[in-house]
Amino acid sequence: MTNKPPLPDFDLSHFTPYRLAVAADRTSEELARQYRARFGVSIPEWRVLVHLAKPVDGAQTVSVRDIEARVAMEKSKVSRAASRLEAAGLIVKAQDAGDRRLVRLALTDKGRALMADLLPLAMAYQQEIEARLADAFAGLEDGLEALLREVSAR
Amino acid sequence: MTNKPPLPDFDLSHFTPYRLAVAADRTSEELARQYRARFGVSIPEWRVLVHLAKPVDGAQTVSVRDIEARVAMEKSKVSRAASRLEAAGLIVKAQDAGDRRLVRLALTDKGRALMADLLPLAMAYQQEIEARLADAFAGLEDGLEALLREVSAR
DNA sequence: TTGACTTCATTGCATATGCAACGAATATTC
DNA sequence: GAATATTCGTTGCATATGCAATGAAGTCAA
Repeated sequence: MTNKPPLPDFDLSHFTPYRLAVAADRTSEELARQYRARFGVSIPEWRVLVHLAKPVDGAQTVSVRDIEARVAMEKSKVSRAASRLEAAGLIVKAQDAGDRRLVRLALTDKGRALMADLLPLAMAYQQEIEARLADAFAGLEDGLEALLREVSAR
Repeated sequence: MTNKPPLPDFDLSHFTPYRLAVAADRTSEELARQYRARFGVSIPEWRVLVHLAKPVDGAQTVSVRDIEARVAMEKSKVSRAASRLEAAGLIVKAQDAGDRRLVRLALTDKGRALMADLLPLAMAYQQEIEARLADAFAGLEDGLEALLREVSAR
């Protein structure tokens, strides 16, 4: 048996991008389990809804472009999520009066009602994470803060 | 204009599952840019390769099942990644002699050569992250450690 | 104003994905 | 040891995704 030259000793389980991916998957999944069955909302849809529930400044509505930028999703993903949400009667799309290229998205009453149920659920999950991590949470926050600042810079 | 009851004030940008997802996306992407074009390897394929490059214990080969468990990917994803890698001549699949349901995966010489290039690249990226985060890195590690322990428990 | 660029959102297309179903092999139970 | 249940890996299928191309609208410069 030929003895191959050894490969560098690399430990995937301590590789930061990998750990982040697993942590993200597991937490998103843990939360999604709570609302998917009950409300029939996917993760991309949830992100759009959350963004609409919290208009920045005084803005009543938001464009696809805004969401793409702030929510870290491709615009086609946003567009499709928005279409599904519209079909479900949770949001409405309207042409912006000033710039007719823009599509302004806004929650319907039904959408608002849904979010009134959904948001507390998410907030409770956040509390749960903080409680479960205890002291380690602050460090995680700082680390994520620094990392996000770094990788979004370019 | 009717004044709707206000929704809870929820800040997506400080929601841990969301931050983790963004951080994971960005870092994976930043790294993938370095090897995808050069080596034609996707992220699922890369994960399988890494796992094969580091046999646990003395094991020379690994089954799809092993990878599914340790690498946090669906078995169909692993299976398909493995098929592509086999087609590319980077790994070989063989029936396990003892339990003929198992498929043992192993790097070919070509696969080993690829990993000899790829692993240093990943290790350098890890160094880079640690350097860029400086003091915040330790906290991130502790936080991820605690979080992964928590969410994989059940 | 006209014509060249840019921006916005959607869509076509090829590929990737998750899930359930399947066939083959093994384990378990009686 | 026969029947049943479970495990392993692959695949069919419906859906989701990324990317490029498109069309519509707006901007800019001369």
